[in-house]
Amino acid sequence: MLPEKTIERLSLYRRVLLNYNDKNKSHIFSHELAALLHITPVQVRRDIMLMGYTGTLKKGYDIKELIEKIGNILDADKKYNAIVIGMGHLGKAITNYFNSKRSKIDIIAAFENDSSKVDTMISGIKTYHIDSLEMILDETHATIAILALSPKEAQEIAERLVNTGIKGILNFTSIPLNVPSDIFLENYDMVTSMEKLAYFVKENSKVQNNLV
Amino acid sequence: MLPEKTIERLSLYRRVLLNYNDKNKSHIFSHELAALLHITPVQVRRDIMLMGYTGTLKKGYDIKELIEKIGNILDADKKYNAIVIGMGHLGKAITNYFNSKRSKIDIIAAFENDSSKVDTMISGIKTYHIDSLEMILDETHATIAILALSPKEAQEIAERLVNTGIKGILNFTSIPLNVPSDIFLENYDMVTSMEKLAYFVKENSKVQNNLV
DNA sequence: AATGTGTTGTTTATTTAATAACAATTATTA
DNA sequence: TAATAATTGTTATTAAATAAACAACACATT
Repeated sequence: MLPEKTIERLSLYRRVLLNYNDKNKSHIFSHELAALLHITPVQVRRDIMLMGYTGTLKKGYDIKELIEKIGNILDADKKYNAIVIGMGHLGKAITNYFNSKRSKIDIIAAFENDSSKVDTMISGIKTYHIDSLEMILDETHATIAILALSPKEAQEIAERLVNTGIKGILNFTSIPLNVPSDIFLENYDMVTSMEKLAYFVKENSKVQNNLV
Repeated sequence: MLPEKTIERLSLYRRVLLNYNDKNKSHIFSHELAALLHITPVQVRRDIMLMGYTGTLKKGYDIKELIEKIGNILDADKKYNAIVIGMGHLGKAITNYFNSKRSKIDIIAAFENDSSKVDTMISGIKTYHIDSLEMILDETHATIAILALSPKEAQEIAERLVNTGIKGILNFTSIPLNVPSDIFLENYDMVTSMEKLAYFVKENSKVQNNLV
């Protein structure tokens, strides 16, 4: 099992390499890839070493092979089915985003409280009433849930998801969730990001004005 | 300047405390606050120590004082003006989200490429054409920009923002941005979060099936 | 009054992540 | 051929974050 930070960077390496449209180049050096991500070449080499791939001294890393190797690490053998709970703007953004690109993760259903949104379609995904959650999960064997609903309901829904066999939760609500330790929980908290940003902008400007 | 991870948790402590509706309790113990966030009491005490606040042995921490103290650390004296670039579902979600709650960070304008969206209003925020970016920034002195547009345009817009004096960027696009080191950049990458989640779900299930 | 319980604040240790250092290798040039 | 330059892979070091350990204290109970 690779370190969490390395996994994050592998995801980025692959994305950047897929967008790397210099058709003349079949290979890339660690310092070139590093420059694209604004990190150090050493970190690139170390990550690549950790995943067991190796480049050549004069040409660097074979881009196609590297992408494939990252896929071997990150991707599951079969596709993962994911669901989205909450079809406000955020839920819609997420659904559009993921289903617009081929990926090993498919969003296969969305859920809503608000009856007026039930049975609408977004990017080919149908929205069901939240009451049907357990039924649809039984049918579809989804393993990942994305929470984009109001914080008030989040904990209750999280418990229902766990009871129905969800293995990972991507939590977009701004409150901490209580789930068993074998469920992988990734928090994605806009408010914290924003407050952190504001803090460091503030501190940074203090430093520049010699106030500290 | 406090550690980044501590700042993130301070933001969470405050949010959780503001939602802590047990009116009978004016104080909270480190283990209680820790339980709400699913972290260790030591970490709570250490964070609180780092910000220079101190509780009492028998009652723990005064909730009101603690919230206020966190505010002293995190919040700026004056409000920060923020702008959103890109008014797709994601931009709308962000705008709604932040302007629905009182906060020290106000979103004051939104920008779009798509002329059909220009001059529409969301949560009291007007959408301008991206061509007016520099003009509006000059008028409003915004310090924070939130990028919720397509990756293709992100780098170019980032450079324009930096040239016009933006101090912090919250980047929701899934590509790395190139900005000077005195600009605080916070990346908020859904794709990485999702791929990381999928990876650990996969690895976790291997462990549970004794495949590793 | 002595003992026990539960808490804080702080120091120390451990773990994780990032950075630096450098030998080994390949091609190029003098 | 010998020296130079550029790169990888890996080990060693430093830094950051988390967790553990524990003295000091306040109150309750015996």
